[in-house]
Amino acid sequence: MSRFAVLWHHVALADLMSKKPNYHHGDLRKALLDAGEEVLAELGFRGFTLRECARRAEVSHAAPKHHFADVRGLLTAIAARGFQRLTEALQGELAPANDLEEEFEATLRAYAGFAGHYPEHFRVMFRSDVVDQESRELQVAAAQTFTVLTNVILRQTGKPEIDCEDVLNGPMVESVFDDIAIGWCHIHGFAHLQLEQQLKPWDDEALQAIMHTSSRRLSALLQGR
Amino acid sequence: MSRFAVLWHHVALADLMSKKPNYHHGDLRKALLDAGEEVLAELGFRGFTLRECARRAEVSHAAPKHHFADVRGLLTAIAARGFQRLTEALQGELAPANDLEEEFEATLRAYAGFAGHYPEHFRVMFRSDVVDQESRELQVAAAQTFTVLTNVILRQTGKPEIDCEDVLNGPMVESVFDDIAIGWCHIHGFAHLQLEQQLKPWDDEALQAIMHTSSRRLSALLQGR
DNA sequence: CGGGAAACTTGACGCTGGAAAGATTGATTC
DNA sequence: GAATCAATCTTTCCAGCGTCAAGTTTCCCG
Repeated sequence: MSRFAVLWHHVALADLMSKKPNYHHGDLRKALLDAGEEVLAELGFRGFTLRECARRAEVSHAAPKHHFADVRGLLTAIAARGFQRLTEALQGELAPANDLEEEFEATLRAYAGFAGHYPEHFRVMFRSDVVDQESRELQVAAAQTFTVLTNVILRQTGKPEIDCEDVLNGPMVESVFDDIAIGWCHIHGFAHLQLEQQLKPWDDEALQAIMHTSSRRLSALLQGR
Repeated sequence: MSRFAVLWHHVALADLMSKKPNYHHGDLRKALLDAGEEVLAELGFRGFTLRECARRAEVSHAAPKHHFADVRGLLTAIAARGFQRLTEALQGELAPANDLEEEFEATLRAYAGFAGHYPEHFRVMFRSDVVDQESRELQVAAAQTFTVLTNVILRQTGKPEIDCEDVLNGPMVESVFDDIAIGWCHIHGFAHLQLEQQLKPWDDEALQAIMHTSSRRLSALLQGR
C-alpha cells in the first residue's frame, strides 16, 4: 500500500466518521430540500431563509444557487413534495373504505389531517404568489393530487374516472366541474379553516363529529340522494 | 413683524405647500395602515416591509415602533381592517336578496369577490401564524364577519339568529355547528381555491355558472330539501 | 494525464428588522 | 407665561438576509 493510498483511505474514513461532506456534496439538492422542510416546519414561512437551509445542509450560503435559482425555487420544490405527500396520504387513507360514504369521509380526514400535520407545506402549496406556478414538477404533483380527489368525487356521482394526463392536458371536464367544485370546496374549506383556527368547537370530539356528519351529508348530496 | 416671525411664517407656509408633515405627524397610525395596505397590495406578503411602509408615510424607518410593536402588529391591524371590509361587503351584497337561495348565492359571491379584490388581505386574514391572534381588534373584527356568515346560514335552516357577543363569548353553539361548517366551508373553500388558481374552468362564465349552481344545491341541503 | 465544466466557497452590496440614544414637540403644571 | 415631562419622531448602529461576481476545488471525459 502506497503512502498516498493510506492517506486517501484515512481521509475517506474521516469523512465517514465526521459526516463532513467533501467539496462536492453528492446530493445537495435533496439535502437542501430536507433542510428546507425542516426550516419551514420549525421557523414558519416568514422565518424561512436560504441561508439557514444552507447551514443545516452544511454548505456555504451561496451553494443553493446551483440547484435552485432563488428562494422561490426551493419553496416551489418543497410545495411539490407536499403535493406528493398529500397524494400518498389520500390514497392510503381511502383504500380501506367499504362504501362511498366512508370513502368521502376518509378523504376529508386525510386532507384535513395533512393540513394539520404539515401546516406550512399546506400554506405554501396553496399560495400561488410565493411559488413558481410554471414549474413542471409542481404542476405534475398538483395534478396527481387533483386526479385522486376528482376520482373520489366521480365515484360518488357514478361517472367515469379520469387519469392524470386528462388533468395536465386541459381544463376540467364541464359536466363534472359542478360536483368537483362542491366536493373539493367543502373538503378544502374545512381543512383550511380548521388549520387557521377559524372553526372553534369545544373539543376534538366535536370536530370529529362534524367531519363525520358533514361528509355523510355531502356524500348524499353528490350521490343525488 | 420681527425677523423671527417672518421666518416662522415662511416655514409654516412651506409646510402647507409641500404637505411635509411636522415632526409630529398627526395620525401616523392611520397613515401607516393606509401605506401598509398599499404595500401589501403592490408588493405582496413577501415584499411587505416596515421600512417601505414608513417611506410611503414619509417618516423615518423607526417611527412605526411607537404605533406597532413590530411588523406582526401592523399586519394584524391590516387583517382586522380586512375583516371589517369583508363584513361590509357581505352585508351590502346580501341585503337586496329576495329569497334564501339568492341570499346564499349573494354571500358566496361577496366572499369570493372580496378574496379576488383583496387577495393579500384575504391571505393575511387567514394566516394564524403571521398575525397576532390575541389582538382584541382582530378578534372583534373577525367575530363580526363570522356573525354575519352564521346568520346567513341560520336563516337557511330556520333557526334563531345570533349576535356578535355570542361569538366573542364562547365557542359555537353545538346544534348549529354542523350547518355552519357545511355552509362556511363551501364558501371559504371556493373562494380560497379560486384565489389560488386551483380551480381551472375555461372562462369566467363557467365560473359564474358554478357559483350559481353550487350555491343553489348547498342552499337546498341546508334548508333540508 | 490534462483540461474544461460543474460544484462549492468567499467576499461584497444594498436591503431588512430591531435596539439605543438623541432631537423635537405638545401638554401639564406651577 | 415659563419650566418640565412624556410622547413622538429621527439618527445611528448592528446582525442577518438574498443575490451577484470572482475565485477555488473536484469530477469527468477525452
